Amino acid sequence: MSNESPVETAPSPAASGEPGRYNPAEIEPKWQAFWDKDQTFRTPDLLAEPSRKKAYVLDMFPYPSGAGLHVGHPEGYTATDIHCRWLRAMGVAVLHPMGWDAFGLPAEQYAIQTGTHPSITTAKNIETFRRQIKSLGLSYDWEREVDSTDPAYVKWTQWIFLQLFHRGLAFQSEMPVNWCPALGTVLANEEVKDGKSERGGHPVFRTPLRQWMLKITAYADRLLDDLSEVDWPEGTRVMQTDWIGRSVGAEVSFAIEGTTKSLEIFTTRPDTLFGATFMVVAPEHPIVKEITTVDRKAEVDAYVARSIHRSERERREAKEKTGVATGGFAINPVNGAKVPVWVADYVLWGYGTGAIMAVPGHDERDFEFATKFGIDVIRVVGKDASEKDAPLASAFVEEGIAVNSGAYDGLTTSAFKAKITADLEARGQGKKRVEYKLRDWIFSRQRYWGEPIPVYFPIDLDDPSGDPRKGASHRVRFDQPIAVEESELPLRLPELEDYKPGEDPAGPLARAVDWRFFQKPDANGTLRWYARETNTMPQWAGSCWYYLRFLDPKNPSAAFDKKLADAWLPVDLYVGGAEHAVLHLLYARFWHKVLFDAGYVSSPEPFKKLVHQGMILGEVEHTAYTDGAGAFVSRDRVGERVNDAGEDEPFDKTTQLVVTTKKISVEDVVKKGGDFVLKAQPEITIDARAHKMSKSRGNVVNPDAIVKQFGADALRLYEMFMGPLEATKPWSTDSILGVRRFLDRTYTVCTRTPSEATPDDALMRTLHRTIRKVGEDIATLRFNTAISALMQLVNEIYPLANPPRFALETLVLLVHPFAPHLGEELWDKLGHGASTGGGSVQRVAWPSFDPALCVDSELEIPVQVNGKIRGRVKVPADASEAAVIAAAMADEGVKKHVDGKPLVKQQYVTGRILTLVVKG
RNA sequence: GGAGGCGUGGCGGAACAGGCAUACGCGCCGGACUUAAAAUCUGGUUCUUUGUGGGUUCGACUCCCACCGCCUCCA
Repeated sequence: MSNESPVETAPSPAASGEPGRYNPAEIEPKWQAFWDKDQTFRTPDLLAEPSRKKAYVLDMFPYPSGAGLHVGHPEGYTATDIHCRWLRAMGVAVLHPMGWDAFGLPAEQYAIQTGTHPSITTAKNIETFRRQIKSLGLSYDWEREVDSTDPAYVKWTQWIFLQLFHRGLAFQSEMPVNWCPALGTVLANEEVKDGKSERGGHPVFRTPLRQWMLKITAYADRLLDDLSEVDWPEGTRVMQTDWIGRSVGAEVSFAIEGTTKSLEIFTTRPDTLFGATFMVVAPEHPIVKEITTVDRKAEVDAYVARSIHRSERERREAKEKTGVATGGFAINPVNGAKVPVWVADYVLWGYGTGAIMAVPGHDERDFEFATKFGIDVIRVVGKDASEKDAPLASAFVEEGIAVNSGAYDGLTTSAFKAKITADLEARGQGKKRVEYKLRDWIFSRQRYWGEPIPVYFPIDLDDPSGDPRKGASHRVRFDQPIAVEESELPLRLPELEDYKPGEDPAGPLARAVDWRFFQKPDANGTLRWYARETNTMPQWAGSCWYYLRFLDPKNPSAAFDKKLADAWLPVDLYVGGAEHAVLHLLYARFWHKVLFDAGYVSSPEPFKKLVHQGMILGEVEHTAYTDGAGAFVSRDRVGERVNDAGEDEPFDKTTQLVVTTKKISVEDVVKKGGDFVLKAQPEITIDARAHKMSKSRGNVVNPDAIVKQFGADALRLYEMFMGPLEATKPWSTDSILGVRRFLDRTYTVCTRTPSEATPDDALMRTLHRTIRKVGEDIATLRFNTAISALMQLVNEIYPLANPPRFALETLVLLVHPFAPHLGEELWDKLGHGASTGGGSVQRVAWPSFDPALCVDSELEIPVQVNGKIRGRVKVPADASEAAVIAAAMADEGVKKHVDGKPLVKQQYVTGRILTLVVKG
């Protein structure tokens, strides 16, 4: 750990360790042990109480990395924990489980480096995570813990895969992927730069490789439509909508000049057909070979070869459009115009038909291309008919009125689209088509540490008596996949010496020949050789259905019992990071819908309410910039650019020279206007902001250290008090002292000798209001304001030498979801807990409030005259408007501004404010 | 470039079906306790103002328009 860590230097609360004072180090382990023994958080049997209200509250299960928990984990986990403890106190049956998403690359890479089997690394990391999570006092039902790498879990992941396979939703396809032979692996688009691997700079090829695919596109419409059923953040719904990218358009057929062939294109703007001045096909399009004229062949071949090295992402992002003419021509079906066919890699083979009609007048990319290559631009849409011949300085992409479009002139864009689509269809030259940006899901990985795909293939042996394990020449019949029998699941991973992906794109499992090849009698009883699939599943697989296994985690004969699924689903509250807004949540929804169609679940959507916890940044840092000579450079003169090494680098915008950053201590900084400046040199502005926690920056806060120094309850409370759950918030170790102080004060006041008297009216009102406020805030996940209300309550009770017992007990009941160890300890000390034969405070009903006791009998109403507060009057809570006005008129301050002037308007907002408007 | 979100004291943040701006906490300043300090207790502190400029309204942090700045995601 960095020696700059604030955790090391912050003063420790001296009260810790003194007898009779709040000492989390002592009480926290005690109550954690109690909960384990007491089974306090065991999930109730909902099937035995079918009418009981239920809540399935789920955290995204973590990947147990070697680095251990970071402070972002407890944020979401504490939020759901508080919510669950409150629900249980309200009598709701709660399911709140935790588990491990444990397949993944780091364990495999560690295995490659050290030879340690990933299962060993994984088990060790899970151990650490479990210990850390338990130290936070989170109320999980640990009986339901699942581990996605456990063969008992993998069995059912594979089983679900087979459900997809049997329904035709899992299939093999030759997909172009980024294959890097030097690294022996397929790379994601993000890992490829300029045709080279980002790590190592090895050449990468766009190669068609046999891949398992899942037909998520078959569910595109339902995945889109059902988004309206869920209570999710708007941003996440928009992201999924955009990801699915449904667009309605037309498929149009262009005849190829001089042949009987035609070129099919997809367009969302069939209304611009008259403006098509050229066609573009993707380099992969088979028609390229047929259409290219002899004189163009060399250039086209070279272009196509070059394109293969570029990733799809690069092709889409390319600033400069490239392309070559094939020499061939197509015929525009609406006007018979002869248009040249080009090949260019900004058209993607995977989307639509891999060919477009280019309308430079009304599409930006086409405009750019046409401008570069000197192709005609024709206007066919205008704001109105008068723009018929208005020149186009750039593409006009908006909707409008058709011009230069023959009989269609004057139609609006939408009317034109409908009419021409119908007309084309009638003439057999086109049809309506719905296209999605969503692609089928590439489901295979050439990796070791994943679920084996439970499929095998027959083998054709050149010598029927040969043994493929010994290298006998053979062909695997990938076209005849056979599902592994359900009774043979789980299909386990073989033991390997070497986990490295090899030059063979089949992946490391291909080297386990004794595992891969096996014999089995066919229908006639003759032994035949088979080969197992050697690709594994991606990391998403296990997380696609873990919320279902939690329902019935130990079931040996089914993934889960349908009765349990019907009772508990959907998940009522799902909390996790926004980084999973698209992929995980889309994949899980897809599998859920497949299981719905297969009759295993009855809810169409898995997650009803979704919340993303915000990111926790490091402590705010003050940074100044210095030039080569060490002189300060003002912040506003500094820009950021990317250097040759591809890193961001700050530079002086006036001199263009690189500047370096320098950390400044808070004491040397002062605020001036809207900026922070150096105290010694106020003309130098500096940066004051919080950065993402990262090892390299050295600003990572370790939850273990916080628990050790302040206690788990203080960490929990602090993370909830920082601000709204969804907001990005900077860490501040200083501020933990504030919540720790609150816990100390709560402990102190609750361990005084209570009085048995009824609280006075004012305290009673505060108590009832706090019960209402805290309950409402926990229900809506606004924990920061709930804690604030609890602080106010403690501040009010604190001066009392002998606080009323009712006040103390109410306080403890309200505090316990936030600070559960302290809650149990104080409940015990108040004479109700385990040590006196009572039970957990969790089993005590949530206090109720009387709305009548929440209101003041007398209110102080501010009086506003012409927009300014001129006085305050005390009136009974139920005073009428007339009574309040009468009281206001008697007020000196108000009278001064109203006397002698005609009252134009009055408005009494009950209990809030009285507004008077006078003339003159 | 596109989508979503956010700008409130020295700092984190409250308040928004339009109605007392700055609750609660941190920090800072003072007092009590102490030989002293820490801890604790206790009082005070945010100064005309809700990024800027317009609009709607009796009334705008809250609604509308434009601009500036920041963040996240996608490209």
